[in-house]
Amino acid sequence: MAVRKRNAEATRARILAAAQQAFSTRAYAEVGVRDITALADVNPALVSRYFGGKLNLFEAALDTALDARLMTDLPREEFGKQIVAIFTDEHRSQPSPLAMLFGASSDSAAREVALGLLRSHVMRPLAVWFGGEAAWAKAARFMIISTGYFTYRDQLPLDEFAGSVEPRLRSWLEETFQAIVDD
Amino acid sequence: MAVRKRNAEATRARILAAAQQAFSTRAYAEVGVRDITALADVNPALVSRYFGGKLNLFEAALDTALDARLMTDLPREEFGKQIVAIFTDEHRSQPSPLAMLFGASSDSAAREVALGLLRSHVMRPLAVWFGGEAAWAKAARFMIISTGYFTYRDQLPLDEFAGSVEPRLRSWLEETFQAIVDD
DNA sequence: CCACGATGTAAACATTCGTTTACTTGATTG
DNA sequence: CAATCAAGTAAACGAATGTTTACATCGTGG
Repeated sequence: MAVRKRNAEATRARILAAAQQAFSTRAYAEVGVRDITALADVNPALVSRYFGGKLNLFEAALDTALDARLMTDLPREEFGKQIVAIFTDEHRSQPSPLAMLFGASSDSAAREVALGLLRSHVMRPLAVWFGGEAAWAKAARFMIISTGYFTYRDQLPLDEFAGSVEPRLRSWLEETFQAIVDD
Repeated sequence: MAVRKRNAEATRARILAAAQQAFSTRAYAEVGVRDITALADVNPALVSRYFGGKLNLFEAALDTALDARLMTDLPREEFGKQIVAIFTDEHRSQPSPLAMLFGASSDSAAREVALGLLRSHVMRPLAVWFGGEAAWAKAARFMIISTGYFTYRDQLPLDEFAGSVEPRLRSWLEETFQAIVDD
């Protein structure tokens, strides 16, 4: 590790950022503590010291990254177009929170953490924003499509989902997302 | 283990059946060889002997279970209704092949296996059956919705997906699946 | 400037995993 | 009935995991 000025807060932040990057690229179970700390250029023991363990680090990383305003701040009349633009943005710099979420499904402890944050940070705000008596069903529709899309983009990467999205598929995604708002 | 007549073929079949059940309930990485063999009431060493290891067992289990005819044998005019009936069948006895598929996403080796079988056993037959120039985009639409649905039924189980499906969500699923055929 | 606490490190620990090895048991065949 | 080889078992192995421990070192306040 390169010499660096000692700074607990900065080191904690380095670990958190590395965790977000790692967990959004690979599944929770597939990312080792040593992978994260190597990425952060930091000693593995510091994960336990600063976060109390891998699971708590995952929760902190997911909690920090999840923000439903990314979706509920969009104009309703262009919801479909813009959400697809966000999801398919090839130049996105920040890690994908949803990918972190779905990558947690293979570990029972991480799954519990992820489910809690999924409800409180995504589905509830979305349902409120959609409104009406079908609010929850609409939130479920959103989650189903998003999850399916991210699965084949990040978790089970099919070649066809890499790079730019096929036009017909893109149109369908836009229409199907927009229909959630319009229905 | 209970005394049982020695029979290599039967033992192999027991292991395969146990693997299908286990892998369709929990993710690949979460299922241990010892879990499977305990379920099959068989010695752990036999997995390596009969299948050459956990990964090959997974491939055999998935390969045996995946059969696109489950979908392509349905009447086109009722595709949506019937596919949803199959997916939401609470009394289903046999393990869900698609759940096995998605559970593989957290292990890089299993992911490669699953991707290969997904293409050859599901997407290609589906695309052929859908036909037309949008065949692949249609197959992708099918996979996105299916995957999203199964994720919240099996992998990240949301309470709302347990038991019977909420009527509005069910209608949407039926219509969205049917639209793939009709478009 | 020196001591002390915060920060970082290296190593080992306990556990779990898939797999292999050496061995025992049992069914079949001549 | 006995011999032989397939079938099954128990135990241990080596690697990888998250975490803890004991120690080193840096920065700072008195």
